[in-house]
Amino acid sequence: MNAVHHHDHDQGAKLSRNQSQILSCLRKAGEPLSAYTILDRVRVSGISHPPTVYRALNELMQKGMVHRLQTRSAFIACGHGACDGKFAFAICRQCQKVVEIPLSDEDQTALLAFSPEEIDAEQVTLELAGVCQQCRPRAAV
Amino acid sequence: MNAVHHHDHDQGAKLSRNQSQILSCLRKAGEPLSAYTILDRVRVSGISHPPTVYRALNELMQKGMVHRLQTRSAFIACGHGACDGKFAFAICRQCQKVVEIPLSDEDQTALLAFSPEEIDAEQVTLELAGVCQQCRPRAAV
DNA sequence: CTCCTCTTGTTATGTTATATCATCGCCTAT
DNA sequence: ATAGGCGATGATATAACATAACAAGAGGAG
Repeated sequence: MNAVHHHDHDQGAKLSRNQSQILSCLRKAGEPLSAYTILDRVRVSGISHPPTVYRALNELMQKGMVHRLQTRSAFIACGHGACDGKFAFAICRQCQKVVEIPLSDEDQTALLAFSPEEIDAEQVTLELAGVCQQCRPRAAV
Repeated sequence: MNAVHHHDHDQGAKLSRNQSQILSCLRKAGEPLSAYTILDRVRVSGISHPPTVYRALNELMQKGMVHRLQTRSAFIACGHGACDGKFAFAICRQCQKVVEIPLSDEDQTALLAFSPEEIDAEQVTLELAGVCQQCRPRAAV
C-alpha cells in the first residue's frame, strides 16, 4: 500500500498525501473553491503547481469525495465523505453557499428521462441557482 | 434603429452585424462550438478578437438565440430561433451531438423543487450526457 | 456641426486546465 | 544489496477559456 496512513475522518479511503491536503483544505473551506484558490491555500504545505491540484481533485472526484460545480468552475468537498451517490446542487448567487441534494435512484431515472430516445443518457448534471435565506431581502416580517 | 437590416431567418430580432455573423456561424455548424472556434471561423468576416465574440454571444444568449453548454464550455444556436424558453440539453459524449429539450413550466417547477427550502432556486441548469444512436455500439442486429 | 449613443476595435491580462517529461521513494524478486 | 517496477509527486510549459478597460467609428437628433 502506497497511500499515507492516517486516522482522519476519511472513512476508509486511502488517500495520498496530496489528496489529503487538498481534501482537508476543501473541508475547512466549507464552500466551493477554484482550483487556483486551493493552490494558494495549500502552498504552505508545499504544493505549488496546478497539475498537482488538478490530479488530486480528479482522484478525489473519482472517489466521490469531491464534486465539481460546473456552473462555477469550482470544487467542493462532498458533505457525505466517501460515497458513490449522485447529487444535484443548489447554489446561492450571493454568498456562494452550496447545498448538496442527494439524488435517489428514482430521481436520477426521472432526470435521465428528460433525454430523448435519440440519446441514451447516463449522466446527470443538475445545478440550481437562487438566493439563500440569509441573503434573501426580507419583505414583510 | 441601429441594427443591421436584413432578411434572414432571424425572426424579427434586430441583430447587429457581429451578432448576425456569429449566429449564422453557429447555425451553420449545427453543433456546439467553443468561443475560440467561432473566432477562427469568423476571422474571414473581419472579427479578430475574443471580446468581440464573447460580446455577441452574451447578447445572443440574452435574446435566447444562443445557449451555453456549461459542461462543455461551448455555445450552440437555439433550435427555435428567438425564444424565451428554457431548455435542458442531452449531449452525446462521442459525436458531441446536442439535443435541446424544451422545459415546460411544470418541468421547471419540478426541477426547482429539488432545491431545499434553504435556497430559493430560480434558475435551472440541466445537462445530460450519454451516447447517441449513431455512436452507440450495436450489440445484436 | 456637435453631441449622444450604440457598436465595434484593440490591447492587455486574468483565469481555468492539461500535456509532457523528470524524479522520488518504496516494494519486491533475485 | 541492488535492480527494476510502479505509483505518486514535482516541474515546465502551454493550451484553452474569459473579461477589464479604453479607443474609435458611424449614424441620428437637435
